[in-house]
Amino acid sequence: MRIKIPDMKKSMTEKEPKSTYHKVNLRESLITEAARMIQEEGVASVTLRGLGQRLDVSRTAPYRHFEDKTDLLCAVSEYGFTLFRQALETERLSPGVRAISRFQNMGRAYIHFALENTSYYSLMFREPTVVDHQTASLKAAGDAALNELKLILEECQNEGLVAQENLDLQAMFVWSGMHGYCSLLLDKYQGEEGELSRMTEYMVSKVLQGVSKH
Amino acid sequence: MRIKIPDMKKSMTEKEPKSTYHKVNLRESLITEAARMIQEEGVASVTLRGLGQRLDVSRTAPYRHFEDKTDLLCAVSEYGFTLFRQALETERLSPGVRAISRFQNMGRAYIHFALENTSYYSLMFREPTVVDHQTASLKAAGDAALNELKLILEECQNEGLVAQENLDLQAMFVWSGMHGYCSLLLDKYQGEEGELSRMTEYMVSKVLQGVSKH
DNA sequence: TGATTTAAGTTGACGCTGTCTACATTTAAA
DNA sequence: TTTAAATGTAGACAGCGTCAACTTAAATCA
Repeated sequence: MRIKIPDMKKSMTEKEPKSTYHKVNLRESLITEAARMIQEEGVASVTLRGLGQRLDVSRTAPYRHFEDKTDLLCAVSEYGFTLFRQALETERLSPGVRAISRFQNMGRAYIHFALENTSYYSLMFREPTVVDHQTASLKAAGDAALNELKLILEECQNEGLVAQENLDLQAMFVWSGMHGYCSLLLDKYQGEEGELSRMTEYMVSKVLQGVSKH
Repeated sequence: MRIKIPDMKKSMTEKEPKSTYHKVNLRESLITEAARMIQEEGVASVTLRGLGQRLDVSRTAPYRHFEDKTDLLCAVSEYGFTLFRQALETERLSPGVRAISRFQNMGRAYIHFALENTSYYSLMFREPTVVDHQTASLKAAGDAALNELKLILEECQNEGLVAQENLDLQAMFVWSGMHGYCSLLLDKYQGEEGELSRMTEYMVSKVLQGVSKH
């Protein structure tokens, strides 16, 4: 019988805690792993049991970090909103471009994000439990994203190409158009690449026409 | 002990079948009762067990009329779409009104329907299982509603107030704006009546501006 | 009509789910 | 070093959708 030297190889190669009972930063791992599951198989595929298995943790472990499953999904949604906001901000801050063009690029970025992160987007804007549970910090993350739109609209107003009216109303109109379009795409659309970009350009131009001076 | 005359009173007052084993038109009852539950407590509150109880029927009875729960919910959604289409059609056919005004009234009717039938609307446009299962007849009901919009847009084009362009693209833009706005309202809005109608009028006018000749 | 097939409703069971409670282990504080 | 707090685990429970097997009523056909 071979002599068993306990855990030697492991403890040599990886530096690891003496015990694996307490995971490091499980809260963060839960969020990112849940996000991964959502991207892979949709939000309905996320179960606490499955999530626990993937992280080598029991099914009730999440309850030490989140009130319940909805609370966890809200955290994932919140993370999605920060990614979303960053994508919009990148366009808003792109140097050497006139505000009106950056505005249009932001519209394209909005649509691009929705199509490239369909499961995130659905979770953020359409998952009933998440949408109407709404943590305070989740609300804040959503507002921060919306604020990117208001900032660029303000710049456009100052450049004189967009009507000088109530920013909130204007932002609501633009946001509605973008969100409605993405929702329709996610639900129904099954077409070719070329038609998609034609539709997208049409949407961007018409939304712009809606807020333009006339 | 009183002599029990079985079911006499009942069978005198109501004309009823000899047995209640087979319900009359259970399929229809399932749809309308499920719709009622959705309006009362939201789609998540609909369970086959609860539905069965309310109709004095076992929990598996629906399986004789629908493939599964999703299939039942699709039928409810389909019914919602026919109500929705009717509401739009009413505006489109209202006599003695110019096309452009009927178009705007249709926009208002769209929003009104969404706000007065929040649970229906969510089921029709936002419930993941329903939206991406999509029976053939459900698709047809949805297309019929969308077609109302195309018909009025065509009239508006002929009246010369709306740009003569691809009807499908134009309808998509209008639909997107309306749907996005309603989604945002259902998710977030908690305001007073006056502000709501101001927002709604703004939306309707801006969407119109988007499709107008310029 | 009577016999038989088909449609419609029922009960029992199964596996899966989220979550509560009580317990175990590790880390931090006193 | 003792104690308290944080974190992870296992068992149990009720509710869910759904499958299979059975029962009853209605429809069809001889």
